[in-house]
Amino acid sequence: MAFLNIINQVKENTSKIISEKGYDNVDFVVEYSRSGFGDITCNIAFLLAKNLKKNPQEIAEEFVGEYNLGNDLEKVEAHKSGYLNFFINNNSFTNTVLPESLKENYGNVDIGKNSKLVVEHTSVNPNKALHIGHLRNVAIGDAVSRILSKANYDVKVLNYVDDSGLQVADIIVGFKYGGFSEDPPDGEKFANYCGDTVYVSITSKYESDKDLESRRHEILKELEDSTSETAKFGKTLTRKILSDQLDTVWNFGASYDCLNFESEILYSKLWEKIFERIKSENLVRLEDQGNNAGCWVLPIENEDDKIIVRSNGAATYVAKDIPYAAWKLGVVNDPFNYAKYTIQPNGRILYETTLEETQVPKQSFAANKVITVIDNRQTNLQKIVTNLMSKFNPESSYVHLGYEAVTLSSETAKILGNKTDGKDVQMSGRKGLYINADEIIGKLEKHIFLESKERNDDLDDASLNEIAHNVAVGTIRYELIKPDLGKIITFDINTSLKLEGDTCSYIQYSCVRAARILEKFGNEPNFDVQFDQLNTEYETNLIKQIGLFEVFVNDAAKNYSPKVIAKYCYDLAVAFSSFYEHVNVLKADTPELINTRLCLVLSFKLTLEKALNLIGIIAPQRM
RNA sequence: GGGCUCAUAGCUCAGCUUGGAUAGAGUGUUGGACUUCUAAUCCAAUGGUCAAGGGAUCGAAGCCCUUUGGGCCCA
Repeated sequence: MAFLNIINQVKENTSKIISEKGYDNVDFVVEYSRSGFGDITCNIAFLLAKNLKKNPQEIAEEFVGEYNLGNDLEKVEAHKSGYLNFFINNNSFTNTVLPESLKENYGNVDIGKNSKLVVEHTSVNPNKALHIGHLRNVAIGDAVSRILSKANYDVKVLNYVDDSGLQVADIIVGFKYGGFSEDPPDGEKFANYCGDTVYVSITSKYESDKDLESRRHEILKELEDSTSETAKFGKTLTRKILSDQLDTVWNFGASYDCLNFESEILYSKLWEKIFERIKSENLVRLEDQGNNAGCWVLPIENEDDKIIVRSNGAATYVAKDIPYAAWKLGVVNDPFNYAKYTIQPNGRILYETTLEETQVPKQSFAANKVITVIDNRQTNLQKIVTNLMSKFNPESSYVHLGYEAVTLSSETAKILGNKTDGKDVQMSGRKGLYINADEIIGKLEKHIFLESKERNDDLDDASLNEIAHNVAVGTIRYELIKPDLGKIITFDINTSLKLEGDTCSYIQYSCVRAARILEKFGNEPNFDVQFDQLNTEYETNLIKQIGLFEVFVNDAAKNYSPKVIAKYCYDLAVAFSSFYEHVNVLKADTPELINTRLCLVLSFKLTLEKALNLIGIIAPQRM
């Protein structure tokens, strides 16, 4: 802890001055400054100005007079604008930060106090392969779970598999009545075949073939009975597709703790139990008149009642989400046993829920803090679920982390064979209009492989493949995480191949440069020295960026905002690139200076690697 | 029709949660830097009615209201 400590110290000292002076207790902010205004800034003078009837600068001057700097700060000044600006003591900061940054836990903050937290992400219908839009979900969910772990939450990651919904029914219809072979053409993944061929084809036939449409609803009904042939067939299909989807996700560097199957939630009768409870706690009302007569409705403040169960006894679409939400929050008895699905490529065990007896001890994947990553089209439904969960357990926090869609640029749609009149277009599984996840990763890998080969003719193909993979996955992750969650991402196949400017490869490249300096030197730098010699502006800027890591981890964790880390990685890389161009490390004037600069290079590299890791990106040692 | 959401440089976006300083990046365009620790780089110039209008405030890109345009959800 370095920067946050100093910020907190400034907060305390400022509060102390406020109470000593007998001023009003106001909610002032102390934060790091934008460049050119010291290192830490405080807005206290503005807030007191009105009541004290003085201008802010005068008040700031007063605080300057009273403030006791201590060891960490060099000076404090009252800016003419009214801000109170603090300047860090560079030497003491450097001598603290550089050794700290070597530690494995550098950048850790303790927000979670080791409490349990559940993140659900991915949750793609098991009837198709993943596309670029699904990857946005994975990238966000995976990054958020990594960030919250770093903020000392005990994070469990779930992936919900809706294996008994309409989309699964569709491919069953395709296989049973559409005449499709159960084997994909040679070389095609089963998930791709089901999504691209079976699903697209069958959904286009419903309009003209009403008989087929009624089969679809029969099959949906049959899926609810675990003993039916349809359910067994469905299970075989969805397991195969899920396996393909997981390959894609693992290749993308994400992993989970547990898979939850919708079918098992159905078979477990969890909904019936929850519904009884909802009724007994008077959270729903049986409507006896009006349009909703005979329906069970959930009243929501300032909004229309939401129908939960129709007059014919059928649960609505929203209702399907309720038992799972309640299970995640741990407000119902867990009806499940657990089995090991597999050990994932990164060594993490993946469990699955089951209703059968198993040898695996009972697991717990519930927490009273739950984050569900689902796109914004589901916002209204999620509001209902959230509302109900807050009534079940007012102490809990059930958060829908929503994000906007990934659309395709008109150029890209054109490449895929769709004319759009120059407009961006929503991807559509049913029309087969989307960018397949494996394909875009592969395309980038090929491109990067060649770029890297050109620059490193001594590397073998295996090394180049590894570089290409890490840069390709990083590039996609970075582009999906960098924009605000509320912004639509327009995916363009040509611009996605760009590797210059504010891109992942720029950041990774800075790491490679650092790695190569260290490699050329050959020995570990000695940290048991004073770092006072690191005093060019390039060095102090870089050290400050390294020291800010925990500030941004804190920010990202509190706001569930992975883009904060993406921005930090970029800013850190910029500080290093500038240092690299202007300050020579291996040819510095004295061996002592070479050593201290090497320490800085290593400190940078380790910090950037940790930061990148929070958004699931690996920096290669060469590229 | 109801609800949600987005609009900042030619283009793509930060900044808005918590109002305050000189509105920042990338890209594009123009110019400069490789006998060098990898130029996937760096340095500089260029580029802004912060969608429009109004309101509260000493002070608004940010807060409130209205309008326009795009997107999503519901009907």
